[in-house]
Amino acid sequence: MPATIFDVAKLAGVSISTVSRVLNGRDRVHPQTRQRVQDAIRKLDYEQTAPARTLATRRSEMLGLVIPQVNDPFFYQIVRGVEDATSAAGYSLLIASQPRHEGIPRNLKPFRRRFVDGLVVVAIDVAIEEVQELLDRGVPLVLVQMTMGEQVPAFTVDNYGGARILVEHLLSVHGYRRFAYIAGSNYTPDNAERLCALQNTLDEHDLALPSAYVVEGDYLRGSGYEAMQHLLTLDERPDVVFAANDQMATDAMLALRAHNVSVPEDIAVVGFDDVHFASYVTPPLTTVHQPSYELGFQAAQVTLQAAQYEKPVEPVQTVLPTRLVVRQSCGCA
Amino acid sequence: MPATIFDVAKLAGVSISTVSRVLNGRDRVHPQTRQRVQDAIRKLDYEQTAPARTLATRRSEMLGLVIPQVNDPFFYQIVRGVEDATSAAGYSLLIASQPRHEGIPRNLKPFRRRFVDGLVVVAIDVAIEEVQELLDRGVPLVLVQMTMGEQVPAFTVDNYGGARILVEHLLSVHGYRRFAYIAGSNYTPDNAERLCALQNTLDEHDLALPSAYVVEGDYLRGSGYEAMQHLLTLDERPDVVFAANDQMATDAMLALRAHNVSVPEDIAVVGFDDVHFASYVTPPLTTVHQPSYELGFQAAQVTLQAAQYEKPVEPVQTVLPTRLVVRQSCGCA
DNA sequence: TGCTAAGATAAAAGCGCTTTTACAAGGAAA
DNA sequence: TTTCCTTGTAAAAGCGCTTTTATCTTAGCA
Repeated sequence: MPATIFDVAKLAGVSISTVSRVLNGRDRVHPQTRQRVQDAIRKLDYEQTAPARTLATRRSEMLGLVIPQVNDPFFYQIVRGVEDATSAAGYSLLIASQPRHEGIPRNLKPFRRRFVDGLVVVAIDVAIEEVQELLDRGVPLVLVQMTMGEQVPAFTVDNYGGARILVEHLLSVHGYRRFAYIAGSNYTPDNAERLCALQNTLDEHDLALPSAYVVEGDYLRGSGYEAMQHLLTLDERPDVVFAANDQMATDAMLALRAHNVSVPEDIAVVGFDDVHFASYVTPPLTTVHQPSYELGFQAAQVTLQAAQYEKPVEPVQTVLPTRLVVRQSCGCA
Repeated sequence: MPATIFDVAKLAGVSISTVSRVLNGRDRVHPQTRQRVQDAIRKLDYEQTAPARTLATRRSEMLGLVIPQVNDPFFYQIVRGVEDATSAAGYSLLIASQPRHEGIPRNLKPFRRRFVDGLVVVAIDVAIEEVQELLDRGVPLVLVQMTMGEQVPAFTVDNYGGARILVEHLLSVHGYRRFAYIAGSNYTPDNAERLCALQNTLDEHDLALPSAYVVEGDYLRGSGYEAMQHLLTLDERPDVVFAANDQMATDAMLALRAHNVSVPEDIAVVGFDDVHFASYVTPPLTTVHQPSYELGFQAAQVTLQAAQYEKPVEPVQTVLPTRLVVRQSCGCA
């Protein structure tokens, strides 16, 4: 049986409220009394019971994290960032993902029931009403890799700008004219922004993006291969293939090798994300770096800061910069 | 203000103990009474407050996870497995990693204070006394990727067998004679087992493993490159390099390419882990597959089952099989 | 010497739930 | 009709803590 605050109080010869005051440093306690209490705590190896404390204070020292159960190194980096910020602040991280039901938004009740002090919501389908309710109740909440209007604080990445610089590079340095795009899942805004950047940039250069050159993928392993195979059946092959993420780009490269098409000589390939293995494939993949770790780290940090000062999070829309990473799959030496 | 059990009781015209009985389904309740209570619950959108329940029952419906804060795809797979098993069981996952201090074992107090119903400890430095104390207290606890004697349940992977089959393949199919080994961190048993398998198998074939051919690495990005560079300075170059994990193996391949040494013609390279990108490098990496997702999934499942039936975990040492994955970096077509 | 204010601590209420104990009502057996 | 179970429900204690309110000292001052 672990010691309780009563045991400490008895051993120190004080009341439990004094022990509590010593523990929380809220009120003044006579130095000698404080010492006696601290000795007793040490002697009994006493530790506060978290749920009792939470029940009384409504604070749990836990940060909630909602994240899709996707096998994606990108998400893993976000989780790492969140985790590092959380443990640095002395908080614990709570992940309560319910199994996903098609079309039904996830609910955040498990987090409310547990009184998380803040919540980081990553790229996931949640009801805006519920998010709003939490914010109204003063629970710090930050979105990552998604937005819900100006009122909800969000951290995203400059997909548009990154894709644009990438395409500009392909146009101005390499002079490619026939672009193909392997799309990610349709439902994500990231994909839409990247595609939009591609289209606008081509427009500005009076180049078209025929719809036959936009092939559907799903971001996951395998879909890039199929998409590439489809592109190879077209009468006129593209000069360059822009895949919405690195996974699909590398799968596309696999498909090209299988068909003895060389990269980048015959067809160049570029991706997006700059995942860990992008520099290990042959040729090394030209891509756009997303600061995924920082995304998680900063989002968690902001949330925790708000939690610690007991204020709501400022509804700021933060867009982290992306960065072009030129390797060789685009045609550069 | 969310509704409490009192509000429900008042609305249904019963006492709170009846509401509790309906909620927990423990005792018999008259069907009509039950219905009234359930209606009230629905009408008030009532939900139990987790810490109050935990305080009264000593159960939190949370599974604790201790895992090194390392950027390693292998650990990511374990986390995924743990997460899937946890959410499938309706539990939440709690990660409470204190910042690591050199040489000081992590303590598990944050998990105890929060009354986690079970604990999965992955490849990390914890004090055996603390583990033992939790087990004695009846908290289900399972080790992953580490062991602490027969009394502590553990899930590991057959490092020895996997490495052995790999080496046998290199000997019998390819006839390599000069083996080099790029070691992982010295402190991990995985590394020791893999090295041991290499040595024993070579012994059996009357081949030596000169200590100059065993180079120190640290499992992480970069160290394989340096190790390989060092091996290339030796008078007699090895036929084949066995790296203790895929990360170092692929880095070694990078080093070889930088020195215009071709893989596998001049020097073959093999790894261990079968991480996601092993099949994407050129040539695709021959390696040993570790069931890392299953490792996490099964460990969590066993822990949660014990938690749900309120029994301690059987102290079983489970060794999951590894599997040779032959690709082309070993010299196979 | 008596009064007041400040400082230190104790007492008690409350956080929301579970669970044991007690009790009332109704039906079956004697 | 009385007695004894059974069934269903209420009352109350307890889980371990925080925090408000009350109380008691003691020092400072007139």
